[in-house]
Amino acid sequence: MSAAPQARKQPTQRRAIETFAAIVEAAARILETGDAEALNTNRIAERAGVSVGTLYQYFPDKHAILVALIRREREVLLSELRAIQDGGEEVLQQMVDVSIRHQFARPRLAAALEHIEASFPMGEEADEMAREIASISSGLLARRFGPLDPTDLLTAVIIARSLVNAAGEGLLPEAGLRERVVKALEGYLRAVSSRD
Amino acid sequence: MSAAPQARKQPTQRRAIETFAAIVEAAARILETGDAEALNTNRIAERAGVSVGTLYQYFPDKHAILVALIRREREVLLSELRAIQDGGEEVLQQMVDVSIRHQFARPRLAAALEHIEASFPMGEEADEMAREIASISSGLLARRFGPLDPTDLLTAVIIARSLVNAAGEGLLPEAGLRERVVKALEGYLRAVSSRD
DNA sequence: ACATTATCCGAGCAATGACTCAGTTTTTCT
DNA sequence: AGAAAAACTGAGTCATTGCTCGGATAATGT
Repeated sequence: MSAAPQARKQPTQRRAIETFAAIVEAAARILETGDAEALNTNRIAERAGVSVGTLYQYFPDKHAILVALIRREREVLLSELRAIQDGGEEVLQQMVDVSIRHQFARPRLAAALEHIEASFPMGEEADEMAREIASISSGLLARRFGPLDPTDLLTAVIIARSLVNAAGEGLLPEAGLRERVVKALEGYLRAVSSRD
Repeated sequence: MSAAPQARKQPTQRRAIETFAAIVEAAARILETGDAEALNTNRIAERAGVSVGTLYQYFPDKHAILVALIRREREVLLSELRAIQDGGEEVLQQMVDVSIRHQFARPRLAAALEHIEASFPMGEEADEMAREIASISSGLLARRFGPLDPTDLLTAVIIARSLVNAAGEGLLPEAGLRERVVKALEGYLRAVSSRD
């Protein structure tokens, strides 16, 4: 029955808001190093240009910093996905484009967060965002391929993610990635859907 | 120019060989716990029923234990894949079956190693095994779908792995997994290959 | 100007964990 | 049996790291 780690102070003055953001960004920068071992609170504070004490004024523990970072990233992705929700024809390609752009904006960071997300519980709010991302993605796919079994939808999302991630980590070439993802999705979903 | 961590003593007596194996298996058991933080050398030694000193007689450092564990797992997968290389008709299904069986033999362990592999360099020998696994898989796919672009082959392998892993982590139901993977691979590879 | 609140500092504590070493026990060899 | 080699022990060392706390500095309100 350990209590969920309480948020600390929320920053009100401009200076404090910048400090908060600097800490989160410092964590991101360290993760981009690739050396996950180097992610400790002392180093985060140093890279953020603040002291450890300050850090702990806004984050109850180390974990909370990661949660904030993941929230920050998911918010970007979510708003981009929402934007194409009421888009026009080629929803599938647009959706793939958004994922690719998101992944390649900061590929090393995206890859690092991928692993972190898998190994920690991220808290109710972040989970809710993940659910919404999955739900929007599924909705877009359904619009293109008609009503589908939820498991098939999920399968498609997993395929898309794995390919984009692999490319982000350098395993697959970025060139032609979009076409490849679209082909894979169409191949699977056509085999599974009734219409078209 | 840090030297690669040297292997220490290789066990020659029966007792020592069992000790070595017990240490590797202890690491595996701890990883299956899901609590990656709990993987420390003191705990590994304790679970293996030996002292820390003994542990360090066979492994130069903690990292080496994980390398040994990953080698152990890859060896199993490799020999199973090699076995079907000269198999009969349904090579694709056989290959998918092997992957699925491997993943579901110890799903939590497989998932944990997945993340570890991604975040550490695993050394020349283990890398070689990974390359061979990929190469055999590609060969099997090529036999079924004809000569293909290497990137397309790799794409197919990634798709298969991601689906099997997702199921291993409980995201996707195990029921019907094989059919799903086969469908995804066929969908993509048919779209990409010329024949059939 | 003065008080009050917000923000920040950073030495240092307590816990943890990777790894060593001096000595003991077990096995092997002759 | 006796000696040498191999295997094992576990308390202890040293470095790292998450986090606290007492006090300093800056912003805000009157």
